[in-house]
Amino acid sequence: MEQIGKRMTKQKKVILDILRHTRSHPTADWIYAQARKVLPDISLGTVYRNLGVLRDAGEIMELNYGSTYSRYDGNPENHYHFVCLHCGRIVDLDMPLHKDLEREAEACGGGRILYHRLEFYGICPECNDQKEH
Amino acid sequence: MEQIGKRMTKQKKVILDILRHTRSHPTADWIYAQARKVLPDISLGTVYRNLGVLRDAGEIMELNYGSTYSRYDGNPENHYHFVCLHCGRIVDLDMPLHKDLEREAEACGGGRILYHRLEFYGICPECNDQKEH
DNA sequence: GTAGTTGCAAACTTTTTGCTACCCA
DNA sequence: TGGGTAGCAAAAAGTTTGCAACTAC
Repeated sequence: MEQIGKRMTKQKKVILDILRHTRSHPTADWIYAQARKVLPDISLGTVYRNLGVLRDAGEIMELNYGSTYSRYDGNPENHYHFVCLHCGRIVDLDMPLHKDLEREAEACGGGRILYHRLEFYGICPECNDQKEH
Repeated sequence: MEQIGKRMTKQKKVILDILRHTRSHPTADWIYAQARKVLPDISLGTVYRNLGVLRDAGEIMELNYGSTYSRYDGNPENHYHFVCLHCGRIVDLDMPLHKDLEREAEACGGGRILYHRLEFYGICPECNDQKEH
């Protein structure tokens, strides 16, 4: 069995499973609600603790895009996001990484760069359509 | 006098002045501490309210880079940042904007893109030196 | 068996808000 | 003068933590 952290508990397994099977970028609260459908007694504290463990293990990513709360991404590979300013939706972009930006930034006063994050903000097609009707 | 929001109060003026005269990217609490040196009776709620007004007016930027709290940037022009993973410092990069990334992202599934944000994470020169000694 | 993890609830941190008094235009 | 804003303090919102009980290995 896949080993993440010191013990693979059913709680940790369920949380990871939820994150790996959604394309949305859910909040801790949403993950908690989903997890309770499988484990009705799971607590929000456990969800937060396991999200921290999974993040530290590099299995998931924590995103803070201008909100007071975090969102989590089950895809730990670096990739870019589109954030809709109208509905708040976060969408993965199928766009190649630009590692060359890191070399450029190092030359422009950054230190030793390990990774970068890139997000695009705008209006998603769905919200754009709504406005027109 | 410069008009931002409906009324230019001395509190708003002091907060904007603090942000325009620092190269750091301070937290609301730090701004509050600085403002109290000029206006001892200013309250933290007023600091937050004015930061919101200034942000909505496009005079400053609010940054949430992986922390539980926001930082504020007195430069409202889009620019890129370097975040030190060791000391938490945020540094402005003197690096040209890549507007072409927005066109690329629109072609890769983003909606109508209005702006983008790019941050680089790594170890700043100061922290790198410390580790070597 | 035992150290790591859970559930629970209380605590904590950051930000927001309701209200009355105040003050800028 | 009148409505936007301030100060104050309480509340909200999201996250973390202490502890006894439980459980994965």
